Amino acid sequence: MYYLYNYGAATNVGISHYQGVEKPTITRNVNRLEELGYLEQVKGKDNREKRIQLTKFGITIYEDVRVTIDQFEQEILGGITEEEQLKMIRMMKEIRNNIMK
Amino acid sequence: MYYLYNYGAATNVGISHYQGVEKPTITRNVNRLEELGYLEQVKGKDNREKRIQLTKFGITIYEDVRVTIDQFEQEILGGITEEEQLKMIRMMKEIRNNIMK
DNA sequence: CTATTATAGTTACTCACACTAACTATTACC
DNA sequence: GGTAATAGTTAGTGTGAGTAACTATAATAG
Repeated sequence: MYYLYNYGAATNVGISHYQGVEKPTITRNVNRLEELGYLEQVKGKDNREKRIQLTKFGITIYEDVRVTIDQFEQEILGGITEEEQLKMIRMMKEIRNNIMK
Repeated sequence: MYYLYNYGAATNVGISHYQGVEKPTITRNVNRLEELGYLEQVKGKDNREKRIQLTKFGITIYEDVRVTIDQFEQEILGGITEEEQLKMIRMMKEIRNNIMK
């Protein structure tokens, strides 16, 4: 939902690349979120692919939950300066890069 | 195995507290490591409890794997100074404390 | 233009990890 | 000495994700 909210509609494959998981995982999760009314699937111009997007309801839910998550993040980051957070993010990216090669 | 290596023999409950998981999880994992010959169980003085410890073989395996893990850690931490690592550990501890309360 | 190959997505099956509830056996305590 | 607590196990369940095999559609080589 984060991805769809920030980058717009996407295909199953697109999401699975973004998430770094296999396609069946996305199929399952999308189905669940669709049943909850958060997502909808529309045909792409290529008849094989389906474009997945947030519904109005899904957008509302996402924005709601986003607030809660942001608050939580603020709480658990108490006592850690903005500068330190940025440094930590940079280190983690570096570690990820190191793992990738 | 890390725990047993560094702190000596322990009970199921002791390990589960250390790991922060439930007892059945430890039972399963200990059984698996025992089948592999890495652990052995001996009676404690309390007849309810079993003290779990590394076998000679288990110690060898642990030390072997330890080397590999240490090397791996060195690699993925390339480009990150000792000082930064310590800072990151401190931040993570702080985040954990924040989560706990 | 057709036959082969590639792509998007789904289905079925499986694995790993850990949890809860319920149980046995032993020990502690009032 | 009987109830409560503790150590460990067993059985059943849930979550998350992977692989293999499949359908359907599109792309491309001959």
